[in-house]
Amino acid sequence: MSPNEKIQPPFQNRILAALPPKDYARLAPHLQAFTMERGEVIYRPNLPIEHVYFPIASMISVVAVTSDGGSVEVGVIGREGMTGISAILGVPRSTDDVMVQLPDSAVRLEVGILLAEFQRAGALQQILLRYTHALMKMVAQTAACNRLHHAPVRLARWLLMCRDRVQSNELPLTHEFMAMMLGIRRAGVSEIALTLQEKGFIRSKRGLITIQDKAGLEGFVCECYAIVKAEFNQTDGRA
Amino acid sequence: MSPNEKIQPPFQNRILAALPPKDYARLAPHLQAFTMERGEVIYRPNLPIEHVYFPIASMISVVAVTSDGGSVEVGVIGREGMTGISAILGVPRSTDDVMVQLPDSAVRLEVGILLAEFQRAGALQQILLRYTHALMKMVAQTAACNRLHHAPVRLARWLLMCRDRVQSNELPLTHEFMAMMLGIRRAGVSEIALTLQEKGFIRSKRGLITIQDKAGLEGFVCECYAIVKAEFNQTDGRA
DNA sequence: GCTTGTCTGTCCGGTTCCGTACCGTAAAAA
DNA sequence: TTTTTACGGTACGGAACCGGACAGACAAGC
Repeated sequence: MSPNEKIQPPFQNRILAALPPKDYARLAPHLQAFTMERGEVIYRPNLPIEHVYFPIASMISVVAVTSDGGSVEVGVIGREGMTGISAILGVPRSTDDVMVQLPDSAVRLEVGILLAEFQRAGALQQILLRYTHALMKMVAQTAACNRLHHAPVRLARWLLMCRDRVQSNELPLTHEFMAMMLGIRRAGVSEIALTLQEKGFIRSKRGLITIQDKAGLEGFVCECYAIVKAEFNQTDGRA
Repeated sequence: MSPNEKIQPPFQNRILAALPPKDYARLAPHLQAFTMERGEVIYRPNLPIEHVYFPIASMISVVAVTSDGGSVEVGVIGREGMTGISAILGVPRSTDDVMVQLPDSAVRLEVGILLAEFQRAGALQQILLRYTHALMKMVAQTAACNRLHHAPVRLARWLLMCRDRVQSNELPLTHEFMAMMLGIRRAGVSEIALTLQEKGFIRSKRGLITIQDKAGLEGFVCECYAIVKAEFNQTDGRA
């Protein structure tokens, strides 16, 4: 990860884009553009959060890891959100592993600056609290989906969520990585990917999933996809 | 549900108990004691939240229901917390079903009063934001647990969480209800309950689970139990 | 008492998914 | 180029859990 030059608005990150000009102006001098690398670890459990990240065309995963080696993704952060939300909740440390899933650009900000602006009780506070609500709903829906819905449907949903965040049909992902996110076997992902390919929804190459029929996938996934998406759109003021 | 006389501090609800006297004094005139009934519905999805509830010795479940009839609990609220947290996040409507699981006393408060106090940016704000963080961690851990851990362990964890909240070893619960919370079959709960009984951890009567060996259960459950409990204790300032 | 409804124990075939392993191939490194 | 590594397809026995059903046991109401 390396800092680049300053980035200019309009940001493609929705939280930053939703800020009124004056509020944005206070943050602007402190925003740093970053290019993230695939698999890069943003936070680790119990370690302090020093910066928050506003993804632009990247996707970041919050992953729960168990002591026996299991892992599942419990939340996703893309251009609609911000990492490290617990900082504004008064807990400047991460509770989970947070890592870059699909690399691309992001903007980062020191926690102290964020908190100062948050405590002005202005637009940023309102936006971040609403975002917290949507994130909570996403995690809750994931909890339900993990229990009630089968793996093929969950994989399809996950691919659509990736697509929404990086705004591309080309997703550089290995089966191994998807297996970790969904909490299933690598071999399971391979089998499911084939069936989705037979339906014409995706193409699966080595290290690259290409979405070929978004509408087909949308018809295949469970309700969880639309529920979470609607919640984020409302948070966004785009309901 | 029927309003009772006013309740006097010290409250056994930890959020109310943590308030400084002056902050509490502003809320006190508006607090109403309630006795809740088993199975009573507190909120429904998309309906406005008019009151928030501070359980005292009751336990309230946040339940996700799918269109095909499935259901799972995604969060639990007891004396450590408050229902309707989304109100302070700027969304005064529920996203899920919220219902009384183990009945007993609680205190309720109109949302408007809560919000006014929250926006003073004093102790209540800080306490509720930290509580939000712990709740988020609980939901996230549930998402992981639902995917990675087997039913017997999850049931054991759930019983311990009940115990912590109502502070009693006697839990008036039917297998049917537990099945809904865990997202498994009723028959599955019956089978698991028997094995836990054979181990001497619990006794299962008709509509009543009695915890007989708390330590045994604690040794049986997955790490998720301790992780979530630790997070709430820290929120509580009891770390 | 008897009846009725609720709750629990038990069973069975079937499905999903796991754990593990092996091999071929594509990509990267030497 | 050759070698090495990473990735993906495939297979197989087994475990966990489901859907559905049935009957016995208990509790409440008549």
